[in-house]
Amino acid sequence: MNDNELLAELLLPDIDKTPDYYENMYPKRDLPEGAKVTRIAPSPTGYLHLGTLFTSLVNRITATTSSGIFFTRIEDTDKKREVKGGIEDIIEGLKRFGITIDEGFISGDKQYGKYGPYQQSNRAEIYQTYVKDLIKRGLAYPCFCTAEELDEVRKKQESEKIRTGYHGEFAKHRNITYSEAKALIDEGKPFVIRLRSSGSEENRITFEDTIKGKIEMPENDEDFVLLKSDGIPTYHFAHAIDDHLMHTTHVLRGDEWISSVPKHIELFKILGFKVPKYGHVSPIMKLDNGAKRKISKRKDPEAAVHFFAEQGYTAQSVIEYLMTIAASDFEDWRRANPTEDYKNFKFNLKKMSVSGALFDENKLNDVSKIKVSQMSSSEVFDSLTDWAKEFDNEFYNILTENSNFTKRMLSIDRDNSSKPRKDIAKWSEAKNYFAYFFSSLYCPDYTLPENISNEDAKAFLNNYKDIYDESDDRQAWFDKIKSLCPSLNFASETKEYKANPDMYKGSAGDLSTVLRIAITGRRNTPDLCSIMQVLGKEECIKRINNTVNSL
RNA sequence: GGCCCGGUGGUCAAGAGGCCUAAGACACCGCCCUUUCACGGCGGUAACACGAGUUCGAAUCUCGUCCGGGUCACCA
Repeated sequence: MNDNELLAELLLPDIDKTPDYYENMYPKRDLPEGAKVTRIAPSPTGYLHLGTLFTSLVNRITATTSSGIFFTRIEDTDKKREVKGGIEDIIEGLKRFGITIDEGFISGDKQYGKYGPYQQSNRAEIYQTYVKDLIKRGLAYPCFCTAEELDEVRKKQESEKIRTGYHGEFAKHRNITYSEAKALIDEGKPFVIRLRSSGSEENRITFEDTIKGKIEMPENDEDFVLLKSDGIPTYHFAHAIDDHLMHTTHVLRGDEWISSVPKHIELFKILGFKVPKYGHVSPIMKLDNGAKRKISKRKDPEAAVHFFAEQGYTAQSVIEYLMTIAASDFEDWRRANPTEDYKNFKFNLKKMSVSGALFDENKLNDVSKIKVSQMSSSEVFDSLTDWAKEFDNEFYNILTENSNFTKRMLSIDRDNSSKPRKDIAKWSEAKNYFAYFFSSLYCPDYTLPENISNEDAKAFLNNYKDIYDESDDRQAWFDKIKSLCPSLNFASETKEYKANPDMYKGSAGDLSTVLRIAITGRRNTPDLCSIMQVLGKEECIKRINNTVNSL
């Protein structure tokens, strides 16, 4: 055995397999030509983040449009930052948003697929096998520097304005010999395994980012850490090994990774792996005191996907909005295909924005209103009550006390309507929006429009309640309002009123407003005729009387 | 600070040297339609960061400046 082989045995004595073993174990995928294999590799350090959802969506739809595979892999190599229930929150979150998972973690504790395990903490032996091989080949070595030593070096570099990092002359253990290493290990000194980089700052590498285009950077020359002192790999190394063994074709990830690409490329090269295609997606930003910045888990409630559920945005609405950010041509497609599943959209990474989009609540609301307006009343009922059950129990009880009534309420201007209302963006708005349907929530405002006197309103209401007939259709209903116009000197036709505004006190429209105020306590509601039918004659008359008494 | 990436209306964006007097969407404003609200229709306000070059011609190519973002860990 030569020194490198001796060193490898010394450092990783328990590893008895070789890379070939794993190469054979995870053969090439049997997929049609052009199929893209993508993945999301979250670390369970918190809750599902908007950015993770966004990246997942991009990965998912890239796989879908190419008849490929989208899998999940848990990057739990940082045990210190791990959060309990983190895996579950992320996976279940993705599922709730309709991001289907072909392979990997398909629930908080279940994984599926032939390329596993899909959790890095269970792959230690695989990583170590490859590291051992690298050591034998003289491409990796142990480093015994302590955190303090490293810190000192960095400070020195900073004060001397030298590029920081473990490279060149600063790579203290780069040329460590077998016997030196053995002595240190015999002393019980902890160590990490570093790459013996053969790169140089002077050399440039270029790669074609599938989203950002051509990118040129200095080659990596840092002897970065492959294996931490606990034997677990760093992200960089795990990425190379896993995405090779799992045959990922497209690594689509947040663009904070761009600066690490030279490291990754070097790794793939020395390991003899084919470099995957990289695509770096820009972060979703937020305006903070006039400055654009990446949406932050800590500061921004909308960073956690949970926020949207709480607000009562449907999963579909959020996805739809994300799609408008992800693909500049999505909205055009949507206009041409208003009801088609977004999954049928021909997604193209090239159409992604290279700079980060500001999160736009207005746009989300608009997109969401359209989605909600396309739902049937029973879909709305289910979604709304599901939401209320979780986030507003009082409202849930009100809604479900008489489901039939609630469903009839929800179908106004909706089912069979040629022009459904675009009025609700999120369920948290619904309580106030529908308040006048429920006596416990009803809180009327009887303020009349300026051009109508209390006397006229009372006279109209008193006459109207005698002729109101629940069975009238919309035309008959309105004709009755019109029939009361002449005696009060209101124009029964809007056109007539507009032509001679001085001759009348107002129009039939104004009297309708009076009725609307009497029935709903507000001036802005859906079709009044339907509302009155849902409320029932008795309730309507009662409300009219109450109004007359309080005017 | 080094290294990357970016900069078209308030926001998202189209735009690949002449089709740009710069599209579309959201938001905002006005008008029309209308029993209210909405929907819909029509219209409006509003942008190529700045400066040099290259060119007959630049939002588009080059350079510089400025501004914004990302990254420089035994975190991902």
